[in-house]
Amino acid sequence: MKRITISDVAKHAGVSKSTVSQYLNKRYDYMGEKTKERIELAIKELGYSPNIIARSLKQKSTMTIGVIVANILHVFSTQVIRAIEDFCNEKDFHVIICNADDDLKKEKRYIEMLQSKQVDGIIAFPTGDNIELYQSLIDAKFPLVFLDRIIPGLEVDTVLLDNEMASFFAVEEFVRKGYKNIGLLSPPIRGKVTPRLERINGFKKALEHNQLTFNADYLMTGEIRRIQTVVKDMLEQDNPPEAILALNDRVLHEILAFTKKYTVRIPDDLALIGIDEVSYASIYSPALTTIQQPAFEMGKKAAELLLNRITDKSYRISPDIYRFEPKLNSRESC
Amino acid sequence: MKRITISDVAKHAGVSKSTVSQYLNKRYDYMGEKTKERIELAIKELGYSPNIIARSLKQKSTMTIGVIVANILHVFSTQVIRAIEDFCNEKDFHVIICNADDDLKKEKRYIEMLQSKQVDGIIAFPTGDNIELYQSLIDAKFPLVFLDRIIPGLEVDTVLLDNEMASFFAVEEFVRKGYKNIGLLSPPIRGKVTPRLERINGFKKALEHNQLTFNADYLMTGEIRRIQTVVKDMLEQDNPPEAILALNDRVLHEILAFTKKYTVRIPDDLALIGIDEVSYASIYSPALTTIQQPAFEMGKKAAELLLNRITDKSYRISPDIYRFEPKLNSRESC
DNA sequence: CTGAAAGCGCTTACAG
DNA sequence: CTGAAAGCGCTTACAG
Repeated sequence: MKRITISDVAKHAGVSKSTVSQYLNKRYDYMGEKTKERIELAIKELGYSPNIIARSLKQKSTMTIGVIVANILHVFSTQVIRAIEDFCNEKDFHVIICNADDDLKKEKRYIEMLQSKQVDGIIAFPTGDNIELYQSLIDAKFPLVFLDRIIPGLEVDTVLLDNEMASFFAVEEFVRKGYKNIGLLSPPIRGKVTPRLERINGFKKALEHNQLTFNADYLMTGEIRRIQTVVKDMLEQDNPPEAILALNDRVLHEILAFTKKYTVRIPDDLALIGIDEVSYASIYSPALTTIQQPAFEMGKKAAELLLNRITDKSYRISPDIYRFEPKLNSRESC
Repeated sequence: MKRITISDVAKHAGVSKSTVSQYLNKRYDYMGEKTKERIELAIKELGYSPNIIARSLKQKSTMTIGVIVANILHVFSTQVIRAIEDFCNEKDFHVIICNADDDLKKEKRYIEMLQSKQVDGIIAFPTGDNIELYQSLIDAKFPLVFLDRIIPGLEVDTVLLDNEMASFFAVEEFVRKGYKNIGLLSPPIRGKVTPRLERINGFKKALEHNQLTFNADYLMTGEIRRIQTVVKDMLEQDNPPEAILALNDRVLHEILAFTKKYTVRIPDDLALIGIDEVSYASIYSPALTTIQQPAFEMGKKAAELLLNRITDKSYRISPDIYRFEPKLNSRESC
């Protein structure tokens, strides 16, 4: 099919392209009633819809943002994206999704591609490895919001969990239930993925705050795919912890795989709390106590901040860090 | 910042815009070595990157596709999207995500917006309510692929599960384990959401095929949020089923919530199979027998079909239905 | 109240 | 081997 353009409409309605354009942009100020009607009719008859690409070229705005997550398969990312999409949809923005897989090359490529595509802004779960690139975006005043991770030294709006508080909530719940020997299991600590560090720091502080001494043997890390053996090591110590905090949903999953295999009873043999809510928390036996991230609120906030920067160029509030409070879902595993 | 354009590069390199454009498009055929180098240098020095929007306007291709799912929060959708994104990324395509929420108005709006944005094609989980709109896309030879649901009468590439086979696999597993009184629990049957119908049909056929008589009391439906009461009704019959097939992951979740609350033992009191793999299947006690959709393969296939239609305009193979085989994950709940 | 003209940043036949 | 010119489909200041 041949696409209908504004010229076709103009011809059909017997007016000029300018007038049609005015109509499309609802600048009716000085437009004659009959002109308006004629254009309206022509649009209907021809089934015209404007080419946004052409408009974008002229207006230098695409009404599109890019969202770069680590991996859309992570539940948290999915929820954040859904919230972003909902917010954007209301404002007639579209969102392009990219999975950077914590790979700096992929992230770089995506950022550059998105810029070439003239997106109006980007929300990213930054890998933390492309500092120079981030800085160049910031220098260019390109609208940018970081999510989940904080990159020290960069002046960017950043939305994240109060990770220390998450650990505090967990430790305090353990203490409330009478546990004193509390362990922590984490994926490997990579320099730039700050939530893990913050949660571990929070864990230590929370112990201290509750007059418990931190025991280095109770803090172990490992790649997800071999973390079951780490659980084993943890529990086969002479004086094993009676409670474990799982640093995220994937660690929790592996611990549960382990406890099932070795029929470790929860919470009698081992009390458990996981950071991140999981879909099966309340149907599991026992129901799992979790620390939930307010993923939707966080996604919404990120979208809001970004669209503010995009639509209000005079938006002079300097970039800030927005910490969200986690929520304790107290159930039966602790 | 002022954006660098092709003119700036041309001026800087002392050549014409055309030549720079040739260079960008790797048409080096007749280009002098020194010209090439000069342009390369100019691009480096100025930090130029082409404006894809301008290119798109001219070339009538945006290297972007739209993906309209029912809801990105559904695990199946997430997996499909991830597969699509991976495939597209390899081919330098981008994907815009839309959540239609099974709402025909939202779906219509998204389709029209995506078209205005000149996406090169659309992959959709069709609501089934916008038949005319779909037909107009097809008539216009607009690249389109449907996923998960089949719309009778439309000539579109459609990728979906062999839903009848999914039910067959479940029934046969039940029979193998000695169960004869088999029930089925489903969300409400809405006309256009075909998987549910097909699974129910498959269920009936599978019973027949195994010389079991279909008992209408063993087939119940209900909205997800009140399906626990339906489970109750089902099990409080005089002669309740000993086994239940959950039509999808959400039904399964509710059944498990019910069995936990009333301490129904699985599989002793009630055997269970769910269609859709769930993240907690193997860590649940008992581990859950599921029928898994090959979500990644399906997403990849959809992307492949769409990009074929987009890039190869002479692609004359007529639209087809691609049915994917489910996979039985035989575990302990049956 | 409406139209002619220029321009957004590219690409692409075509001329030389 | 390279450049001038036209054009993609819009918007917008400006003239009348």
